[in-house]
Amino acid sequence: MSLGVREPVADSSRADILRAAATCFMERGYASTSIDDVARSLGATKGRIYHHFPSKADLFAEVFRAGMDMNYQAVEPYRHLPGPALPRWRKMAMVHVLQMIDTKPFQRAVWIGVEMHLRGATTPAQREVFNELLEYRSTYGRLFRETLLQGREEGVFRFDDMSIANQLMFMTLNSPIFWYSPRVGETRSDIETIARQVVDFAQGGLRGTQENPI
Amino acid sequence: MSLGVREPVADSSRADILRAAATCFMERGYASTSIDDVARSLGATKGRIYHHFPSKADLFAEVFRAGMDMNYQAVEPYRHLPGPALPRWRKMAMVHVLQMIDTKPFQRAVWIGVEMHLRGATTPAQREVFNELLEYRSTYGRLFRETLLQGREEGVFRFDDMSIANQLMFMTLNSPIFWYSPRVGETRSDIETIARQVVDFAQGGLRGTQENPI
DNA sequence: TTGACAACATACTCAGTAGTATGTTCATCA
DNA sequence: TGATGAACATACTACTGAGTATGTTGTCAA
Repeated sequence: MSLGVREPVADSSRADILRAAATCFMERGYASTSIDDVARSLGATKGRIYHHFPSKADLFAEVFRAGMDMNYQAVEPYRHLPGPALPRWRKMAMVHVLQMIDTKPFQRAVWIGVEMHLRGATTPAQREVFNELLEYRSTYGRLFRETLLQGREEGVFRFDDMSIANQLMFMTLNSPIFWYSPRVGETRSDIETIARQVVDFAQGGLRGTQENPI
Repeated sequence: MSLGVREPVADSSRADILRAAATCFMERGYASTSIDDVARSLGATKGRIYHHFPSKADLFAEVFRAGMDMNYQAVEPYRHLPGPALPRWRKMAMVHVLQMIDTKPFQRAVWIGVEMHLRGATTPAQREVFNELLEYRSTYGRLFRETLLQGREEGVFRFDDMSIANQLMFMTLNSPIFWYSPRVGETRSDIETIARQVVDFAQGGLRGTQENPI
């Protein structure tokens, strides 16, 4: 068994399924997306999906995990930037927003997953997998939380309730997954302009001073 | 046929169904909510639902409409408040946020409906009903849009792209439908404190000056 | 060249669900 | 007082969709 040669092929097929599934989940939601839908969008049949994933719930969980991985890897390089909190927060927020735009289908799946978990959906068996993923998400949230706290101490952020401020901030930073859609002839610079407006809005909401923008 | 006597009873039953349906749609989403679920939550059966509503899609549309009606009626008294834009905007925003909290199940249904429409769900037949409801929603959005524009002219709001600012503002003001849940022993004053923080965040995001708060 | 297995496709089962057809009950009115 | 219809409940149909069981094909290792 020459794993070194064959696994990349399988992994590529798996990745294709994940992408297609993410798009389907984004377009129709979890419940309304059938395995046949995902397969059809790949020009394949159920067999291919169930060969790689044991169930619909597992497929969804993998999409969720992939989305979170992308976020974590994007923000990780900046979480320990030395110096004051504001420029670090801006950099992290900017990278986060760009991730929302660049990997929208996966991020919508993450959103759907969080909603489902809050509603108490999923079976007890899948619940365990979900709890791990939600823990993952909490860890990610903490990266921002720490910077928020430091920013408040430094006087660049002013807010009453940390929990509410955190909710509102993420709501703003995540929102492009709902309203962003690419325009024809759009450049990378255009996208960055959009992202900057989102970050500015969040900063203003947190009562961030306008000095020292990246 | 003595309509004057009997219709109130039917209307009350209808209203009960709408409330139950709104809660079910909030808890499980549209697709995962079965008519039997709604009936069971009322201690009734399908027959009762289908006696008052021709289909699941129509039931959902009525929940949507009820939610929008509540919003419109809550904001209507303040849309023509004379004077500068900022206090009017704050009042409208405050009332809107309180509506999100007070009628959360209906507002979640409105959200779900908008998402479904954007994804192009619903049959062509239901599409027409939905288009009317979405038009209703657009009209509601315009109430805020006008005040935003006036506020920008008066220099109390500063934002680049009107469309993006509007999206971010509504995202913030609507967000309690996702993260708010009542605490034990919570007073009306506590709720108003939460709502005020949401409005403050949105105002900050729009670069609203902090002077003249209500 | 031949087994063996990965990577699928095909053909089923079965549970859940929207919608319908048909009772049943009770208040009202002629 | 008997007929009528509103307001339901009950019993059914038809279909969709998750999951499974079983083919089929191409590739690699011995």
